[in-house]
Amino acid sequence: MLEFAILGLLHQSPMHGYELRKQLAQVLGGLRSISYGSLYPALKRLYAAGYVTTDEPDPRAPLPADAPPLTGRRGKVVYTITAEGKERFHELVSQSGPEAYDDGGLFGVRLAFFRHTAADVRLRILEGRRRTVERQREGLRASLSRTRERLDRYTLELQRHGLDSVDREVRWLAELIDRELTDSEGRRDDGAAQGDPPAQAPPEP
Amino acid sequence: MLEFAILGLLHQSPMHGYELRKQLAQVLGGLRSISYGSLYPALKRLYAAGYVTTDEPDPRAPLPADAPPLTGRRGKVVYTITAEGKERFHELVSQSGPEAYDDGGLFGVRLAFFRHTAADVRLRILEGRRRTVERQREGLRASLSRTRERLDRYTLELQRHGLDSVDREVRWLAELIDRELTDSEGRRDDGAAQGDPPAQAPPEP
DNA sequence: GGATCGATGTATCGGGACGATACATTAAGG
DNA sequence: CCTTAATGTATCGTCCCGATACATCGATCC
Repeated sequence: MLEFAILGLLHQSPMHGYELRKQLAQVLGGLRSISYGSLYPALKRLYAAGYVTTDEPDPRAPLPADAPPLTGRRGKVVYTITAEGKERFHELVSQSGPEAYDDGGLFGVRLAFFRHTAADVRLRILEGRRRTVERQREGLRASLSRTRERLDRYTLELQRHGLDSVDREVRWLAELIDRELTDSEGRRDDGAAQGDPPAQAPPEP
Repeated sequence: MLEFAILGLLHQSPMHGYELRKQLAQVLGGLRSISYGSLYPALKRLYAAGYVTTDEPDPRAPLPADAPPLTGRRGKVVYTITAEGKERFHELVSQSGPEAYDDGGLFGVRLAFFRHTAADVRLRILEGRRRTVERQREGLRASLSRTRERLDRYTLELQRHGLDSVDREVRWLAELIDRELTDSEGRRDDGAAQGDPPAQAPPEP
């Protein structure tokens, strides 16, 4: 999940880890931030996979005998996406299966990078997410009406608020889907509609 | 976090792991369930800490030489809370600091066990949670008005939905707090109000 | 009668994410 | 000048999750 987000950001411009974290927090919706304990290992994985490169020669060499607790000078490291990384990102961005929307966190990241996503993929993801959340809602409704009597008021309140949230998400998704459909109709009728720059990522050769 | 929830459930009656998981899913609000990969290690930790006991003599013995992949017959294991476990639960249930409300997940669990929580602790937790979420809301509002122009519509939509959710949570919490205050007034006016069984856990000796 | 399917039930493994922590450099401001 | 805040890199232990394996039991189907 981080993999996708990092590649997406580096796709726009090279960055430090620190800057990456800030952008990430913004793009993820402002509330949920990412910790360094996730970020740096993720970058290491991406480096190992060949998807990103660094300025610094290579921090592989583990400095053999350095008894004092590793007080080696730490320079800034700029991460840059490689050609393989871009390829990987386009591969990920074109996926529209359940893995794209079953997990809410990943769905959020996908949404944040929708401007790099083809229109048909966007629609499939939004509709998949809606189905998923609708199923959750039905399950919740059933459970609530089944156990309404036996729960104390706090648990009940928790369930009601949860159901309300899920319900709101469904409506929100329906709105987004509507807008997608309206836009694509407009584009079909009009040749090129206003205010919607076409997506990158052509339909995969 | 699981520690609290498990102790809370076992406080009511002994249970199998399987049953525990089902009850947990119900109590946690219906959406978020707990996986066995969390549950059994958690039970193991609680066992090691002396907070729960099992029927089965002791699954410690690691069966020395048994080349076939561990096909030992697996019996049901009933977990029972110990005296130390009950003590630990009451200790946890009386905490009202930031750790009780800063994390939404833990707050949910705390709320689910509010019927075991003293009235003053309930109020402190609810108000703490409200402050936390209000701060989140303000941060989100600021970030949104700061970056409104530069964000694409999808990221914008994500932020708006997030802000809306947070806003709803604040209102929900305000309602819960109101109800707490009303009830305690009623109880003060009336001696013993209806429909609100008094909390266990006296104010910590 | 037997096959099979879904619920019940226990348990591990690898990996991902987090919070806490340590350490270093530069900017700002009192 | 000194101290605070922001910038910046990185690891550690811990928790939790999804996937997976194994096992038993009742019901339903053919």
